[in-house]
Amino acid sequence: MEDKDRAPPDPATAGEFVGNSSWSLSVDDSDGSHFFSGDRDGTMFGDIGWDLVPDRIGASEGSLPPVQTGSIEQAPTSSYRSNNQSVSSSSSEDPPEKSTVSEEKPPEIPSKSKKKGQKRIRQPRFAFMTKSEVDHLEDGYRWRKYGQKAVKNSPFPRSYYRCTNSKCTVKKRVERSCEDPTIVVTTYEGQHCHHTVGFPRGGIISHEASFTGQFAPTMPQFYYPIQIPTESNTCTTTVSQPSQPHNDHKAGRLSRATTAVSDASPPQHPTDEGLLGDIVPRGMRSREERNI
DNA sequence: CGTTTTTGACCGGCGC
DNA sequence: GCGCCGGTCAAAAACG
Repeated sequence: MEDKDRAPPDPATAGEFVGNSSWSLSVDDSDGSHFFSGDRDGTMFGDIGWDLVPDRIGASEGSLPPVQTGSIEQAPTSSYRSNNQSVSSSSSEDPPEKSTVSEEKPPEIPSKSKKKGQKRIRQPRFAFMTKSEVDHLEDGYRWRKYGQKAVKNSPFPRSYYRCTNSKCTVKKRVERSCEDPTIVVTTYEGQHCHHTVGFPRGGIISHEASFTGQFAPTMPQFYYPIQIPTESNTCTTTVSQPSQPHNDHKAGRLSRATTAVSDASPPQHPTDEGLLGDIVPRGMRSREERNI
């Protein structure tokens, strides 16, 4: 089953990033995720939902800024406030056998009751806004849907997916913007501890695949400035309609645009790192690379 | 037949 | 304390 995660991405479902210059800040407190933007070509702007992950990924490397720059608020998800909870930061270095949720639950716990007393540690999250007709964008990994809930203030349900790799705890939420139904908001949580398959389009695979594949369904080719909707909070999506032809979603990814809201501190200087540099926090990247 | 999706129920956190 | 809500579980159904 492990290898199923390597199923080739389906071009038909992969979306395109939406990126561009001049982004405005948008905060989504509805779930602790934060979207923020950068300000330059291809710069990633992103969301960050470092919901109190104590020893956040890459913390050791000291490159993962706690996103609390400027007006960007820190994830308020108090529910996961784990004071000193030693979280084996689900980094890919120590494949977290469900580490995040530290399943070392008391034996008496039947089924539905998750380990009581143990607070869940949420992992860093990255959100992407994708202009797509399909909800579930292909990103190179295989996901299993484990739930769907109606979202308050939104006519569209939110779907919950989990990486099918048994050792991978990455999850993702997919929902449509209530403002613009054509926009799909995908939020990734955690990091894959395995690789994904490369993209035929060429590019992004290699040592950084696991990361890019995780946060970038498909590398952007077209960027569109948009503001992240805050769903239950503000739902104020503003999409600069791309001048791209809206092709059949089955036919090509070009019909989709994705706005990546990645985590990491405010975009520094993408420079030579290209898109990846925009999306992937330096710290995480180095980690990934080292890890591979 | 194995895997994925669907869906109602359950659980825990938060606000009032 | 209670109700709301987001997130997850798990049995059953659907699918390939």
